[in-house]
Amino acid sequence: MRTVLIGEVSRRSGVSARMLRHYESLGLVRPSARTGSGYREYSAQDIRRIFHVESLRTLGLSLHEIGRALDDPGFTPSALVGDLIRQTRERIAAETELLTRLRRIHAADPADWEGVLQVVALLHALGSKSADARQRAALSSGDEIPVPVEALVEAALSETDPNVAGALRWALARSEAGALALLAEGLGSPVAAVRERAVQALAEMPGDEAAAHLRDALANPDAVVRGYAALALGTRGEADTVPALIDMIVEGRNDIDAADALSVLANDTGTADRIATRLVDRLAHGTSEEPARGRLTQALAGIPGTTASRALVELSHDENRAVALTAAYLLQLRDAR
Amino acid sequence: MRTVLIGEVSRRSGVSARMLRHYESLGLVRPSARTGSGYREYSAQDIRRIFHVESLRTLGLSLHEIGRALDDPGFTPSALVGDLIRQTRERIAAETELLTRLRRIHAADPADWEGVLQVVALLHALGSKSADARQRAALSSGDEIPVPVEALVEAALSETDPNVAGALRWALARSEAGALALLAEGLGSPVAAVRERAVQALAEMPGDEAAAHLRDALANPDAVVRGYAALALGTRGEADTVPALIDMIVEGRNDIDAADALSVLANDTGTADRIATRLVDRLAHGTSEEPARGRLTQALAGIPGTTASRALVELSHDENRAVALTAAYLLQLRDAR
DNA sequence: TTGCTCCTCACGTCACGTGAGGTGGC
DNA sequence: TTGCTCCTCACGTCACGTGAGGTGGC
Repeated sequence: MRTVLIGEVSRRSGVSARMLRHYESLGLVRPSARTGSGYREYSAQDIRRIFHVESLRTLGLSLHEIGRALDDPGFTPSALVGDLIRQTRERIAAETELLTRLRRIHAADPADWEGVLQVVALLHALGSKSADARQRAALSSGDEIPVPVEALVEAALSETDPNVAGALRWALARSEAGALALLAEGLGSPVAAVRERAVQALAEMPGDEAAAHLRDALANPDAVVRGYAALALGTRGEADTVPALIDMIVEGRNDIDAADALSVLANDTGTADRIATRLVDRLAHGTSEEPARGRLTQALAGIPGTTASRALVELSHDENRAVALTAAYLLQLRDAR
Repeated sequence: MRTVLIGEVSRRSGVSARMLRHYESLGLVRPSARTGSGYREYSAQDIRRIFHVESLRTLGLSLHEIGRALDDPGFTPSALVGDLIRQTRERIAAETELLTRLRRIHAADPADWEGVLQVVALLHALGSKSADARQRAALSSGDEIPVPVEALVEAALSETDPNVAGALRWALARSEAGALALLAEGLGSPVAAVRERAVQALAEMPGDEAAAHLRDALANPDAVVRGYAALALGTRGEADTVPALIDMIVEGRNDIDAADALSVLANDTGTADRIATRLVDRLAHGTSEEPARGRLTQALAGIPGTTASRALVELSHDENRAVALTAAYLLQLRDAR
């Protein structure tokens, strides 16, 4: 039977001679013979054994575990393989978290290690369990600390404490570019609360690009999102929000804010008449339930101009007594002014 | 200024006293004083320094790198952070690959380490660059080797060598449960070649469940997938495949095989007449281009029964001369039989 | 004789844990 | 006096790399 010296084994197996000797010292692979001068002679069997060891190493077994696997019949694979799977999952999770942290630091592009430390501290605080710590982190961000925008957005989208959420939105509003696109992504989240936080944050962002995202949000499938977008844009004087605002009044979602936004828009005379017409239209068709009619009537009273006035006169004779009384009352207030 | 001994520092920072001494020996954190009896006294400054060290450790820096980061002004973060990101990505990729291997071994559930080694060798060979090695792996799978079905399916869906692909389909056909669902998933792949391999493999799988997947595939958006499914089911005698098979003849995709499948289906007299009627219908409406009409005529000749015969007689007077000649010729062959 | 391969012994790496053996302050 | 904390020195872990110093076969 042909036999090979350690150098050739090493070359063909890719295992260093040092490691082959180490395997021998651990009792893992013992060459079956030596030459007269003490050279290790590996048989075909021995070499197979080496490949088995290398195979098991690719699975992440330690040399000690490999020894037991190859020699201890009571040492069954099932449990160990399950364990290796669990450990590997844990390592992947940890490494993935690390990667996220590193990417955020990279994006914040700190000038020196002092800056890196500030970012690390900020990220740590943003992920803290203490609302206080999160709050402080949100408020401190931006004072010459390079801010990782992604982390701020993620925090804002998952923050449940209203005070901290407000601070985070404030921090985002004064953050540098990048936040808007990330917040807009949040509008498509499968979680309703995340969508709501996203639109609220967008509503507080200054600038035309934020407004553009809000305009897109007017077509969002989520009525809550549409509502906040309409409020924000309406308050900024965008008249296309009128239908959405009226929907909110009908459905009783944030209806007070919606009526306010409408009356802001109604500062423009032409718009005022168009709003009044739409409100009247909505009262005439398709809105038969009492509370909704009452809310529409109240909104109408906040719109200046003759169109609204005439409509209120008519409504004061409405067949629904509550609506008629509201209209009459509001009309009287209006005339008094 | 208050100062603390090593035990308290350890308790409050979570760093062992051993490590604090180690930090000192590396010159990382040197307590700024000692008591008369040699006890280390850490100042508030020193403790801040310890927290900085721990912060940088969470980013995966070695103690040596931390030393440079904190003390060497020329050692800038940007390059190192980029490097850490790259290394972390590589580790995640490697760990993810390991996880896949481990999960496949777990799924194959080998009884002993001998079995584990066989599975590892099989997985290694399936991923080999040598078509020969892949071929041998495909052929050897199943002879008392616990087969990781997922790996076989993945290999079958990505195999470009036709011989190896055939061997893999053969191996899948004799593998245990699980392959069908995975192959069916392959039908939805964004890669056309993968979809084609998936349907070809399904076509060779025995049993009712495979047939059910093929029936679903008749509605696949990909015409190639529909075609292979129709061929496989048609050859098994399923008459609902007739429309799809006729489409293939019209479009010239695998039209010879499709015509063969139709003539197999036509062994049933009732089906034969229905097929002939449909072919005639297709010739009468909507199929005006010559090569398609020729192929339909040829297919018609393979269908027994008077309906087909009569249609051929009519076609032998077709206004298109090539079609008329083909029909006349085929009719003559048919009568000779 | 000159390379080359092989041998054993042993130190270094990296971030630690765990003693052993001894001292100082309450 | 008894615990407790602190000190230094040093070995062990794990999978290796890299010598040093020496020998044997072509």
